[in-house]
Amino acid sequence: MKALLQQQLNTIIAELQYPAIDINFDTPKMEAHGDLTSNAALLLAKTVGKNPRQVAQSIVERLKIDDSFLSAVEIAGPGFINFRFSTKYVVEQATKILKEYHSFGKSQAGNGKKTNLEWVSANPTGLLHAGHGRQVLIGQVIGNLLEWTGHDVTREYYFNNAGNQMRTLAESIYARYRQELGDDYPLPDEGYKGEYITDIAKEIIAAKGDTLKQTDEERTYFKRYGEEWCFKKIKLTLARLNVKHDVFYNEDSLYTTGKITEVIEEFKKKDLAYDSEGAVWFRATKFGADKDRVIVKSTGEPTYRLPDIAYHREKFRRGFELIVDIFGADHIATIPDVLNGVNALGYDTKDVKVIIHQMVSFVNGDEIVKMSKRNAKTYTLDDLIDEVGVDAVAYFFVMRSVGTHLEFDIALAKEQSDKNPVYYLQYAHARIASILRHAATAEIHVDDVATLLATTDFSLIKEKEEIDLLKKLLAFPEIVKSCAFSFEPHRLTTYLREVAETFHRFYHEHRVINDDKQLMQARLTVCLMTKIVIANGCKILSVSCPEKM
RNA sequence: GAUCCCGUAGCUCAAUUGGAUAGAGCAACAGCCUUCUAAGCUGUAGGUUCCGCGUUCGAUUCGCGGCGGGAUCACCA
Repeated sequence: MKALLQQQLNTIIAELQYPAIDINFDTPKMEAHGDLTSNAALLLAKTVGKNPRQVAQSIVERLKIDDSFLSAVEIAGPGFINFRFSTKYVVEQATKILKEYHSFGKSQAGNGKKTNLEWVSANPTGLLHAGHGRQVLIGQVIGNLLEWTGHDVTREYYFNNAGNQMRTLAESIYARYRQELGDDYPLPDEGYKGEYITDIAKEIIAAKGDTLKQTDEERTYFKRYGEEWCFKKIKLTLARLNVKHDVFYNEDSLYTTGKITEVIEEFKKKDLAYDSEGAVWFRATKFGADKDRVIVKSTGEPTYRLPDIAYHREKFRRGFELIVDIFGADHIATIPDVLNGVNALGYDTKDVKVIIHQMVSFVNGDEIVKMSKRNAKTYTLDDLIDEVGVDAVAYFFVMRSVGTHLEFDIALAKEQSDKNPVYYLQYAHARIASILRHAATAEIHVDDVATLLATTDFSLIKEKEEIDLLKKLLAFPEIVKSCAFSFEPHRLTTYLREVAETFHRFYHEHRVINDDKQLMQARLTVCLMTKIVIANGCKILSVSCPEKM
C-alpha cells in the first residue's frame, strides 16, 4: 500500500513539476487523522513557494483513489494528506496473519547480513548478579529481533580467563580452602567475598581433601576449578532465560595467535603508540581524548583496551558486516578508545553498533534494595528469577528504553495482579485460548487454518473494534523491523500492550461465541490472529504465553 | 573539573526518531459481572515536557547556555 501510494505521489509531483522529494508515510497518532499520513505537501511548500494546503490540494486532485483500498483521502491541519483504509482492504490484509502464522512478522529486511552480537561477556570469576539481567535480556531480545528481520546472527560471549581477576579468584578460593581446613589464612585484600567462593572451596575439599595445601605459585588447580565452576553456573542461569550463545570467544586466543603483538606493531608503525615509563601508550589524544592511554603495562601485560581492539578487528576479519556490542553504562569510557583503535586499523566503525544501557536499581515496594558487590550476600540473577519468575524478569528488563535508568520493582514483578504489565499481556493470550476452546465444542476447529481460510466469510468482520484491532495487528511486522533497526526492544513491549488493550476492548464490546455460526467463525479468526501476534511477540521477548491462567 | 546518559501527570514510564489536540500503567474518584477468563472494560481528574535562547511551516525530539540526578574519568575489566 505504501509503495503504491508512494509511486502515485511521485508521478503526480513530477507532473506538477515540483521537485522530487523522499515521500514517507507515518501512522498518525490520532484516529481522526486516518491510517496513513504524508507530509509531502509541507516539505514541498517552501521550495514551490505556495501554501502547503494548496500544494496538498493540487496533489489530491490528481490522485486516483481506488476505493477497494481507500475509503477517504483528506487534507488536514497545516497540509497533511491523510489516507484512510477501506474495511475490505484491512480484512483482506489480515488474512495473511493466518497464512503466515508463526512467521507473521518475519522479514528479510536484514538481507542475511552477517551479524555478530556480543553481550553478557562476564568473566568467569563469579555469578551473574541481578543487575546483569538487563544486559542479558536486552541482548537476547535484540538477537531475536535481528533474526526476525533476516540477519544472520552469531551470538557471542567474550571472556577472559587470564590476568588479575582470575588470579584473585584463585587466591580467594585458596584462602577459603585453607580456612575451611581450619587454618588461619587471610583472604587477600581485594579478594572475592561472595559465599560462592566458600562453596567452591568446600567442593574442592570434598574432591581432593587437604592434598592441595601446597600448591604451585599460580594456584593452577584453583584457577581452573573456579573458572569452570563459575562458567557452569553462568550458563545455567542464562539457560533459564533461554539465552544461548553460539560462540564463547576466549581473549587468551588473541595472545596465543599473536593478534595482540600484531596490533601493537601496527600502531607503532602508524605512530599511534609509543613507549614511555616502561609501558606502551596509545595516542588517544590524537582522537580527542584528554590523555593518552596505557595499552601495555610496565609488567608486560596489556590493559583491556588492547585485546578489545584486536578482538574487534578479528570480528571484521571473520566476515561480520554488522557488529553489535552491548555494554553497561559503567563501561562507557572505554568505548571511544576501542572504536578509535579499530578505525585506525582501517575498519569502518559505522558497522559497529555499540548499545549502552543505563544501570538498574531494585526496589521492593517502597524499600530500596542494596546490592553492593563488597557485601558477601550478593543478590544474584538466579535469586531474582527464583523470586519473580522467568517471564517477569524477561519482560521487566526490556520494558524501558536502554538509555534510561531502570527501576525494577520486585514486589510489582511478583504480584499476580493487574498491576503487573506482564500479566496484562499474558491474560489477553489466555483469554483468547479460552475462547478458542469454546469454539472447539461448537465444532469450529481453529487449528485447521486452511479450512478456516476457505470457509470463513471475512466480510462479516466490520465492527469498529474489530477493524481497529486488525489494523493494530497488521502493524506488527513494521514494529519488529523498527525495533530491530533502531535497537530499541522496549518498543515491542509498548506495542504488545496496545495489542492486548485493543483486544480487550473488542472482547468487551462484541461476543465471539454466539448462535450465528458464520459470525462466530469470522470473529474467531480475529481472536486467532490476535493470539498469533501476541505469541510471536512474546517469542521475541522470551516471555511465555500461557493457554490458561 | 571533563566526558556520556537522563530530566515528561503525585509515582514508574511512552511518544512512530522533526509532525497535528504530549499518551499509558499504578495511585485517586465514579460506573460495568445470571452470558466467551472482572488478571477485564468505560468515564472523571491530573501538564509551563527542568529553565532560557536559537534553528523552521512545526521542537518532548535538533543546537548552544544554565540547573538537577546518574555513570565514568587506573599501568582494574
